[in-house]
Amino acid sequence: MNYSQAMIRSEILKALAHPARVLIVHALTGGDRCVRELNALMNIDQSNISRHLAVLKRAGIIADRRDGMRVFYHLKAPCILKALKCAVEVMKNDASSRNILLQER
Amino acid sequence: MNYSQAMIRSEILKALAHPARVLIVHALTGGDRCVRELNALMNIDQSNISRHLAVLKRAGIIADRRDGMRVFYHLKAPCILKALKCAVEVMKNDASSRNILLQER
DNA sequence: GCACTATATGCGCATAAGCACATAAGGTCA
DNA sequence: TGACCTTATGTGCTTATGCGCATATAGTGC
Repeated sequence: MNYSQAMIRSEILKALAHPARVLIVHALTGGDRCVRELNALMNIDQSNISRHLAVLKRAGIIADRRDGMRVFYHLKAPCILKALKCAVEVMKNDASSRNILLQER
Repeated sequence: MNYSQAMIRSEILKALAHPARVLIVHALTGGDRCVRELNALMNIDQSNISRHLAVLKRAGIIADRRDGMRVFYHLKAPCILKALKCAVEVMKNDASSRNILLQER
């Protein structure tokens, strides 16, 4: 694998690497959601939700569809769930160092 | 899922979200490697390799083992490969927007 | 047109991440 | 011990991210 391939992969991972975006992706596994619904679901400023959605869209992870005033978002790449599950596995396999990590921030 | 769970997951994803670290993980799928070998493999300053390794170790993705002067690193969580494969799938499913992404930087 | 709802974006600021360079720390072997 | 090899870390700097706030853009319906 060369560096530019690695760059593309890291772009996608980077798009997922934010707690709010993890929450958004998780919420979208339950079906399409519009910005307002996501906003109600988590305690984050609407403008930031929009920005996080833009990041995920830009990475090709989600897509949008307008319906009247609202814009609904849905997952484009179901494999994303595997990536998130992987994170959970790492967490389980490594409870001790994880605690350290949590302590330090 | 709550915010702190999402934070833990995002920490792990963040650890993977850098081209150099993607390359490192990829290299480690071929077996243990010491810092010098990784350094020879990719064209990155040794001090940065060490730092990237520290990030991955801190996230519980890799572990190290000293052998004489050298420190060998190995993958701790094989599921990481699924996360990387996912990135590839997104890339394939979304070649067009990916091109845009590449153009813009 | 106007008022209203929903979503996106511009801007300034604070903080985090990444880098290159120098150097410290840990280990080997003559 | 001293010369050497390998890996980690301190420092200063630049750039990227994320945030809140205000405001723009888009659509609906009176």
